[in-house]
Amino acid sequence: MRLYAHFMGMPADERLGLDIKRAEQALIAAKQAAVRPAGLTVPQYATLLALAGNPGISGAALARVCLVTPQAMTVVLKNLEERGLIERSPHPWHRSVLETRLTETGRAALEAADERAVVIERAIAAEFSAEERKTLRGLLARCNDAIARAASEL
Amino acid sequence: MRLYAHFMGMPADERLGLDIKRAEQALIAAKQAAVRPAGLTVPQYATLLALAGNPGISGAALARVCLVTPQAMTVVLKNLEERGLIERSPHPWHRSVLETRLTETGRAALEAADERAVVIERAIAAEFSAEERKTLRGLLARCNDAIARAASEL
DNA sequence: TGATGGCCATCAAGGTTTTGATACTGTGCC
DNA sequence: GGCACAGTATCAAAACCTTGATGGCCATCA
Repeated sequence: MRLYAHFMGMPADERLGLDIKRAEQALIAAKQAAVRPAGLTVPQYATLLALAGNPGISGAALARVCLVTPQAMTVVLKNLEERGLIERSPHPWHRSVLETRLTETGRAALEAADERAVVIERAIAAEFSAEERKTLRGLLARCNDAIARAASEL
Repeated sequence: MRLYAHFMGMPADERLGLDIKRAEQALIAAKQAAVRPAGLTVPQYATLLALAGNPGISGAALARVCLVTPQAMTVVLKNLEERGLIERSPHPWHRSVLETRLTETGRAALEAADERAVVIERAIAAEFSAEERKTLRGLLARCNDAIARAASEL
């Protein structure tokens, strides 16, 4: 079956975006399967991972690190807090910011999840030589730049 | 600010998944900005594009083409139908399947959206030489394979 | 001191996605 | 004919994400 039509502006098999999307789709599906046994979703795992490296960070800053909106992060944090994986307390000086930290339970969940998630990352890394990894990262970075340029001139 | 900790199993700057995720994030953000003026979301745009190439396809088949679950596609189709961009009618033989087709309005919306979305794809294509495009697709495909292998052995 | 701007948190509404479960229909096999 | 199987559609619950809008807090500057 033909996936996409050619009547539109560009033939489907020349759209590199599809290749990137496919790779990311496979990646997120694999990670989901990896972190699920630890009782976490992918966004929750990403949040805990970022939190482990930045204790006491604010929700908005955490959102920037995880590349989501502050509102989206709020929901994730609320779920994590209800389950006791994180704890939030008002910042001593700036009362408007809530400091967020991992609990022991949260760190344990993160470690269980990361142990399995890292298998995926190792598999990707093992597929390529050091030279190829460098090439892939370089190409993806240029891709990023091109997209950003195009979007800003839209 | 350090994005991710190293206490976990693998340093963050060796995780190629992050590069892929970043590229896809930039891509989807750019496409969102592109199709928004046409009154479409990215999933809606993807659905209409697939529909243009496969008139009369069933909802479940459409879901497979767009790499989403049938349930997710149902919601998208319901929104599109309520706005008159598509129409669904029972299949003459198989009464359980609903044939879906673009309406004239839908085709117009798709063309308006694609005109802008294709700018992004062209920008990506223009960033690379033919050789580089081939390399990038090859690396992403191998990445895909590695992920699939790792996920199946999880 | 008072005003402006920036950062933070939050409410609200709409859209997308996932998992799980149910039901109907047509096909192929016994 | 009867039965299991595959494909399709759909309901329900939970989670995530987005845009838009609001209110509180702090620092800077006039």
